[in-house]
Amino acid sequence: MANVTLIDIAREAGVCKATVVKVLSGGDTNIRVRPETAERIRAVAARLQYRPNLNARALTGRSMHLIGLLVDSVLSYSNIQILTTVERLAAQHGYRVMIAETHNDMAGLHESYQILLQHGVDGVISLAHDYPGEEATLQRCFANQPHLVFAGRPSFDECNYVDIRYDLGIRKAVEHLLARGCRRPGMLMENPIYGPVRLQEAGFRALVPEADSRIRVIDSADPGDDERHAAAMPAIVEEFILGQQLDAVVVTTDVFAVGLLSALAVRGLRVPGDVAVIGNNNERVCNFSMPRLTSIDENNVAVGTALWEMLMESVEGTGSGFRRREVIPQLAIRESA
Amino acid sequence: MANVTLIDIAREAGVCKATVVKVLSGGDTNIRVRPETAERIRAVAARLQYRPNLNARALTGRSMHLIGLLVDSVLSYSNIQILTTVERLAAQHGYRVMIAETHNDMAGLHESYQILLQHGVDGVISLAHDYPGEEATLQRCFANQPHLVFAGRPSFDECNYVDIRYDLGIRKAVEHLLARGCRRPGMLMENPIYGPVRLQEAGFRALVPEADSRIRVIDSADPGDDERHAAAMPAIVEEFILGQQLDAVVVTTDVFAVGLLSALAVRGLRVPGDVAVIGNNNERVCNFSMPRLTSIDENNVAVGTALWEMLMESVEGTGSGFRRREVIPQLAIRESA
DNA sequence: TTGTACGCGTTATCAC
DNA sequence: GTGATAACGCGTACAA
Repeated sequence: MANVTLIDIAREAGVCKATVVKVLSGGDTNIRVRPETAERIRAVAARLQYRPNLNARALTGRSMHLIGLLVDSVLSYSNIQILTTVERLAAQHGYRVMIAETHNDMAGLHESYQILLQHGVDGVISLAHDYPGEEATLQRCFANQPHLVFAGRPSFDECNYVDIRYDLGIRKAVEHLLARGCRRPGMLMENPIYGPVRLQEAGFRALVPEADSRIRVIDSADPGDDERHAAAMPAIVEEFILGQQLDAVVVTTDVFAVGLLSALAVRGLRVPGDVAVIGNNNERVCNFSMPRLTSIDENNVAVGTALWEMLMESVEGTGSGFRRREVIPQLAIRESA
Repeated sequence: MANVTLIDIAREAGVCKATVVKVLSGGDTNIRVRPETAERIRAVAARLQYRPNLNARALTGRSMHLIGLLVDSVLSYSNIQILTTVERLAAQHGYRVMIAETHNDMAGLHESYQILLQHGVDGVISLAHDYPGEEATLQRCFANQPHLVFAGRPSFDECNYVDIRYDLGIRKAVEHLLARGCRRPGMLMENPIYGPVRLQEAGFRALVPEADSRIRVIDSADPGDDERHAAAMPAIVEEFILGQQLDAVVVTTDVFAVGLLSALAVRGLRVPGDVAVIGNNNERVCNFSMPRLTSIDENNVAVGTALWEMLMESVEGTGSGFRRREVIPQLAIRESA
């Protein structure tokens, strides 16, 4: 059961290592091996189920065909979609993905990044660099890393990143509401300590001048708070929607939007007749709510694809300088708005 | 930018490699290095930001602190929860996770497994071995692998696995319905080509003798079919629920259950008064539907934990023989049943 | 055409 | 206490 090595093959086939290499993995140097010898070597390799040791191979400077992925310990719905997209593309190109989870702080993130490098990854994608108040540390640790790509714009420019325009997603939603004749749209959003939420808020404020009274925050620090949030929906309908006389709401999480639909129905308000509702993420449930939920699709497949492509470009080293791309969310229009 | 190696440290500190190793990574051999020398070496290492090359380290037989995870190209909700749980535990124990996606066939799965081994992983967890009709191949490729753990019972015994009792999950749901006085429970389930669904079906049939007329299959081969499935819900209410005079339904996917709730409301049927509904997966949306959805919680955190612990046991080689554990789903009781 | 020798970075075993 | 030296498995010049 001990791993069969190059030498085992060579001994078994009665040749030396170099010949085996030429037949099995070489390729680049002119392959001048007698066909019958080559065939014999291949037969032995197959019989012994030879598998080259990738760590030894990496030691000689060859690519591991491996990329690293920095993720936060709590994977959001969006990040899961990005992760699966990147993983799929990597697999299609013969790459593996090594995940490094980080523990909610900058130090842990940098440590994880370093460990990925120690493993000899070809490049790294970061989905977990949004640590409010640590922008300076982030820049010090991660600026000028050629084989690193960020999902979401970080606070500095010397890097590769995919700019996810959360602000434009909200803008599209609000514009859609206004075009449908809504006069007083509001927004129900999560705690704006994180970059994406702040961008969403900015997108809303850009179109709604009197935004202060039109925004309500659902503080969902703990992911297990859903029960409490669901219980709070009737109060949100009374105080926020009826209180502010809103005729439309953009909700930054689909499940909250579904909860809002339920509370509106209980209160006897019609959607979209009395109040239009737009969710965010375009999760599966949007098709099954009543009415079916219009939702912002953050286009995470496009994000994942852009991340992968940028990483490959930087790994293959075509051209220099840092790269950036932009992904703009789309509106998946259904019945609720 | 070329990686700084052990030799660089040794040269800079004016000692030889062995001394550096004893100070920086050794630990096991009695540390007989003069304190001032040790301090000097540590200082140089810190200044040069030395990071040992893990591939070279692996070559000498030491653990990579790395585990492999075999996943299917389409990650189910359950598998995502298992993945994140395993990843979290691994990170807590200083391990990394390498993901290998497989392309829906046995050959690809085995190839992915082999590549993980080539990378020198300490062990492998498989979430993707459910290929109907390929049981013999599965056994041939994966039986008697000491450092491999399956999530879900495979078709043979010479392996480590966590037995996820999908059947008992359904049983608990049906028992709950019967205890509440339901007389004619039905089941809305996905295509029973996969093991988990077949187990669910078995669990249902064990309690419901006349199951044939009480089961309806939603064929969700394509994940993008939700729109069609949502549109079919009214017909399911008419033909299946009213047609079979059911007073309760267990639905094997929460989003379908939410769609059913919507269709029942449109038809003027009360939940749980006229028809009780139980979903499956205990997704976030269960808290936000109306009524809030009772759902089977497959206890994926327990599954992930069991997988991790079994893998660590087999890696650390305590005792011999194959291990198995059982995880039983729980019922998360809310309003709909 | 095939074989030899060396380097990759680390660890372990001996001498000193 | 410290310094040579030999593995580990593979790739690659270069020599035969």
